[in-house]
Amino acid sequence: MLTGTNLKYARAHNLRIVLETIRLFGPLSRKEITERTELGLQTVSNITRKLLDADLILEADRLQEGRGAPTSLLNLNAQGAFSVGLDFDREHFTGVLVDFLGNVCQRVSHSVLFPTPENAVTLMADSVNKLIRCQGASRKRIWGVGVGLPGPLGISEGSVVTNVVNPSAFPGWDNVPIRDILAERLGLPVFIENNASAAAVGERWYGRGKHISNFFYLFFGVGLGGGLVLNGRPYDGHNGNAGEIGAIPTSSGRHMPTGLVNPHLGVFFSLPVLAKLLEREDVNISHPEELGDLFERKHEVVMDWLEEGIAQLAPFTLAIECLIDPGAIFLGGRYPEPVIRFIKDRLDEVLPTLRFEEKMAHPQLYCATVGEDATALGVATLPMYSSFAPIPEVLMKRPSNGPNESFISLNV
Amino acid sequence: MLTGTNLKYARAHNLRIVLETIRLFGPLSRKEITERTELGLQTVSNITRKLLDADLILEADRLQEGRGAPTSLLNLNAQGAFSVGLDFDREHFTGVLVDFLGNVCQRVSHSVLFPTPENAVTLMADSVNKLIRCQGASRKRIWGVGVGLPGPLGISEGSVVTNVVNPSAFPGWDNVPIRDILAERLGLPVFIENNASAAAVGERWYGRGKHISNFFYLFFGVGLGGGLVLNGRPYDGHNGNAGEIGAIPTSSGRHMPTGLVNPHLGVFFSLPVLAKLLEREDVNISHPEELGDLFERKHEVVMDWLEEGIAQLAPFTLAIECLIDPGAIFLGGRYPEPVIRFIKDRLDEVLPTLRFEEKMAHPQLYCATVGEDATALGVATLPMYSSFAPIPEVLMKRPSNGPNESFISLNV
DNA sequence: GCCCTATTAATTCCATTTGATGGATTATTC
DNA sequence: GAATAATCCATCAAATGGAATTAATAGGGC
Repeated sequence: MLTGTNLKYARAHNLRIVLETIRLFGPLSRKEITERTELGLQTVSNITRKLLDADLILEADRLQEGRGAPTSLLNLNAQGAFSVGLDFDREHFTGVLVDFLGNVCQRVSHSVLFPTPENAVTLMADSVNKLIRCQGASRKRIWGVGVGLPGPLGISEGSVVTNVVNPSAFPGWDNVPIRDILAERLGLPVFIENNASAAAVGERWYGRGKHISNFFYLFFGVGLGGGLVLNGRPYDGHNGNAGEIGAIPTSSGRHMPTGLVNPHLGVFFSLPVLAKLLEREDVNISHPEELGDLFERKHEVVMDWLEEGIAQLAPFTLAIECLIDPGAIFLGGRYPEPVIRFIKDRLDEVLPTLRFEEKMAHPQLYCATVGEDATALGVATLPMYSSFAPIPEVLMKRPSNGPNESFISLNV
Repeated sequence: MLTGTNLKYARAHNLRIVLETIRLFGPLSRKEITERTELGLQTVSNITRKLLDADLILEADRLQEGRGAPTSLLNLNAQGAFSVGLDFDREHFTGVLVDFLGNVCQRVSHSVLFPTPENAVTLMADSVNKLIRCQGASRKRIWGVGVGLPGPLGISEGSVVTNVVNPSAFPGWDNVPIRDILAERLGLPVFIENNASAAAVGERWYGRGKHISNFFYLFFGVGLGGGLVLNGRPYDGHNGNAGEIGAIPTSSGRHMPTGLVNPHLGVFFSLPVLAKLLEREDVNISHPEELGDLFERKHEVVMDWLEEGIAQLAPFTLAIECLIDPGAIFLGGRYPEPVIRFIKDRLDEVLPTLRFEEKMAHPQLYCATVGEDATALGVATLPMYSSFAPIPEVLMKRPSNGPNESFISLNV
């Protein structure tokens, strides 16, 4: 965006830098913050005072060690900021209220099938209000609402992301500007993201990704998705579709829907396809949880299906290694934890046999936080990220999203 | 790096922003710069005065149109900054002196075989001095020297990139800190990069990539390499190996060296492998140029070799599309231009048949600048980039590379 | 063992500096 | 005289250097 900067923006950036330093490495004394940020002692003192006044950080008990005045340690105030995450998928809906440290404070969950956009908005708005009420915290402490939707999203004019969910699966949802509708209804900033990217952001903000600045997130949901964090921040790509590993074309395989012309990787991790396979054996699954039961019993169809998926996935995992050279690859999503772990362990066995140079440095595979709440927690981080992450955009004039302004103009 | 900023750094950033705005969209009036950068008119006036004093920009004749005072347009001064690029490959050596606009002003070229590090340093230092002398421009206007080396590079302590060229092809070159040696010898900042990444930077700075902020660069050299530009700047990956598309494992093919265990994409674009194939037909090639002659004559072995390479490459080009979602894919390197064009055209035919969703947005393929000088020009941009690109690091304290300082502390 | 003082460390107060910015001014042409 | 481009001058915001303040302990004298 080639825009300049000035003192105001520099201040906003320094504020975020100090906050993030405390978040990642806290508790810290003002002195230690000085060393990490290269800011002057007075500057840190001024900034921390503002953060204390805003209740975003707390001064802990003083710590005496050796001579000199005792250090007073600063740490994040868990109650200083809250965010709401709504995970809205094909057959279920989960909402969570998370605090500044990423703890889930409140939670709602429903099974829903194909609601109309109007019903969905009502459901979301009601859930948000309920979650906020439970907390009892003032609405001022809620920094926004994140919404996770399956599949790719579209960008309409004004660079506002609106919802363009996969039309075949969600009739009536074509081109609904759900972000704006919900934002107006709630009077809060709303962020929309596909759930793979959101999970990656969540891992970056709260998880092991805190200290890894380049990673790929393999998301196992109803289909196969992916999210990227590069240079410490989410990377969306030119059309907002970066990480869409499921769309990569593959050789055809045994477990494919009949009549499919161009096989692609996503097919081998599609739960609907698995459901079709299981129907032949008179087994019904309609929810990712049920996959766990079958896996525990080592159901033949499921194990065979998994093995083929892993065989198809492995070469493209190596493509990720070579092309993106990430510091880690996370595996997560809505599959039950043991299934994710199985896929990871198998990949750990298979990949070394395929690598061209054994000795070459390669990324570690990790199981990410999984389960129903993982996605909701992921999207809940979007408002936090927008308000508090020390991204370069903060330093440039006219920051991309309006919501950023909130923290820039924090006059406390 | 989580470091803060202050007025000095903000100034350095604004200086670069103004310069880059002129470079990309010039000639511009101060007023127009104001609008693009969101800086105040006085600020722009001050900054442009500094740039004029430093001879980095020029004030063109005034332009009168309609009422009001006539606009005086500002543009880059081609003679304001020079940079040297040295492309140092297995069988040849090219050196160029480029001006601020990317024009090649001087050029030297040698055929050399396996020089020792000492001889190489002497050759490079002599060439640099010769190139500079030819120009007659003062040494002060030379902002640095870029060196391109084949294959992956290593990072030693102190985060200084030192040379660790593929040891089998370059005996005696293991762990030579060539950057430091050359920098001391010349008294100029030296930048080392593998030639695929350098070509990508060159395309970003001078080429069509000027206005594309995410792209992949497919580099056809002695082997197959790649470079990435993401969010407007080079992306190196966690181990500095991002873009190494040649290392991706593939199915085995017809044209492979005997006894190879793990086939990988690079094998199908290896000129030594092609040379072996041609030996059977009593044809010798030792230089990429000669590939062009055979291609012109549609030599059967070459065409067959190319077709297999393209078939192997195509699925991974789609992997790039899906995983990275770039705005463009450039094809370039040391292959003769008609060969590159042929590969591009064939890919343009093949890719649509493989894509899972036809309608989905996909990146355009482009032929990049090619030929011997392309790489040299690519590495020559590294000093320019380091000194003038408005990268976020400029705003953070303690910028990663020392050389950046030069422009930050420009007291003009 | 107790008290007083020197020492060390953490933080804050005050004056200075730097660079962006708003308003008035100058210059140039229609 | 009106309109536009660019500059001069005064102001302002935020980082910063140096002195001052506060708080604790170590150590020596008694």
